[in-house]
Amino acid sequence: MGHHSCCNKQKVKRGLWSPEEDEKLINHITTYGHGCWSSIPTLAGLQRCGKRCRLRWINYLRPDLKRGSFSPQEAALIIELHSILGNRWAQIAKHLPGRTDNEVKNFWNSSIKKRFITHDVPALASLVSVQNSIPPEEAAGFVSLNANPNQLHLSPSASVLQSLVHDADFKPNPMLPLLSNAASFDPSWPFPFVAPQHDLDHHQNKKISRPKFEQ
DNA sequence: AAAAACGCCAACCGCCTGTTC
DNA sequence: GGAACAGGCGGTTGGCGTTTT
Repeated sequence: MGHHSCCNKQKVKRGLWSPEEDEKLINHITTYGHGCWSSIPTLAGLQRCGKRCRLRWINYLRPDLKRGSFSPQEAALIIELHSILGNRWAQIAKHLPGRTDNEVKNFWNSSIKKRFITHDVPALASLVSVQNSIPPEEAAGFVSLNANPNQLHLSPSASVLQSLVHDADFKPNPMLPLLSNAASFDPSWPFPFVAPQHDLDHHQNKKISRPKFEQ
């Protein structure tokens, strides 16, 4: 489908938002709510497409955003959730009040991913120990190389698994073989962890945005 | 001091899903 | 049923500040 119609109609401004544009958007949404995003540019007097207005509000202007750097607890939670959910940033962000999917994604790509790539077990174990109030040496047991020597994985803790069980939208990521480790971590874990082969094959061909699961 | 390399993060792109007609 | 549209999401890019050489 490509570009949205709203992005093509009138000439839309691109690039960084000016303080004046931010003010217009904040004033409009705090007064009237966002309603239909595609109508916001006209109503608020902005030369941006509705989609960009939505993104600007969600990622930057929303009053409940936390901002600032991630705490060790938040970092550990992100690592654990990522071990279960994979790159589902919006799902991960739901468990981090005041954080956006974009923030979580940027944090992962800039700070955490390289620790996995360099197999920095001590740094990762330290985050896990903070999150779960367990000694670092115990936490190190949950950070391990799996069958693929090029990948470092983290077994999710029971507390994180429990919180996901109660999340109505939760679907385990079938692309992550480490989920099989979760069964030994938490024997009560109810979901199947091994993905059907056709899902894995499909994933290797190219990206699939939201894999479908059966429970 | 200047240039190059690096890192962060806001913003954009393109695809998917859900809804409406 | 299917076309058109809007919202939502993940991957990627580019600008800019910081650090290193």
